[in-house]
Amino acid sequence: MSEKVQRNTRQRSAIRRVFEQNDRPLSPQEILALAQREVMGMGIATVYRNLKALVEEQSLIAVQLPGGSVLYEAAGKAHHHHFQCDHCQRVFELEGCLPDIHKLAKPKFRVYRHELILYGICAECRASSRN
Amino acid sequence: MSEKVQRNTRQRSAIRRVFEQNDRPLSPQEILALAQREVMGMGIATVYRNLKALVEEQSLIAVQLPGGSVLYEAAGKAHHHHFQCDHCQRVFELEGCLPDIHKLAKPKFRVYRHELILYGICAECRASSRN
DNA sequence: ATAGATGCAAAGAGTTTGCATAGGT
DNA sequence: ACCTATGCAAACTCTTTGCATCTAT
Repeated sequence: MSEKVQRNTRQRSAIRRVFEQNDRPLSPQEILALAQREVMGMGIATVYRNLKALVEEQSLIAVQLPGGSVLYEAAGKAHHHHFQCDHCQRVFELEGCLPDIHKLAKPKFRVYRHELILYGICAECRASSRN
Repeated sequence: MSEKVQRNTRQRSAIRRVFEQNDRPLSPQEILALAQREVMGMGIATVYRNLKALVEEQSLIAVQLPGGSVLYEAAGKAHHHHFQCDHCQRVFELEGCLPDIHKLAKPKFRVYRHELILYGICAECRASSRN
């Protein structure tokens, strides 16, 4: 029942800083690459272990995307959804939601939450490649 | 450019029949288990190879769910979304959609498609376990 | 008879875990 | 000094691929 005391290692701090400096959902690989700028030699296992710990302490949220990838983003944001760019693959946050979204299910089904993901081309990719 | 002639093997027929008899998205493992009732000894590699072929010939659609699993369902259905039961993990189809769903993205983003997944407890699980 | 399809096992890709050691406190 | 966190490598899970054999045509 008692929680272990967590230590502030260079690795964990670097990972935290990555999220402060990048306000969009990130993949474990991206996180590793960004954190390695500060702590070279950091291993991928350390990233996974810290992500797990940070999710448990509710500092991060795991964003499960269709297709298998799990991304992580800072916790505590208002309810929102995501947009993934078909061109650069990056994921952006979308503000807001839609009313009645839970009414799509039949009455006998109890709906507790939902995920909505839009796909297309982000502003940056549209500007740079005339898609 | 020319396509290979496809053979009607017992295995492929069994897989097709599984989809005729189960009108919801199925995982490769479920498909294997169901198809093995007809063709015992069928291997998982055969399932994957046939799913790939059936998607290419547009008989099936791959349904990418958050969390990694890829399910397959019969192609040709009207636009729809999915519900996954937190209890039995099964996925059901939801009819209909919502207007304005693409307007959640900023104007500079071009949206081409979207996925919506509701989560909760299905009618059957509610009835059987008082959740 | 021919060439696509199958089953098995090995190979990949992504994630998790065991273990000896480094390093916060 | 203690005990958590790290890095490495092995283990796992899911999917794909190579290959010898089978089988639909």
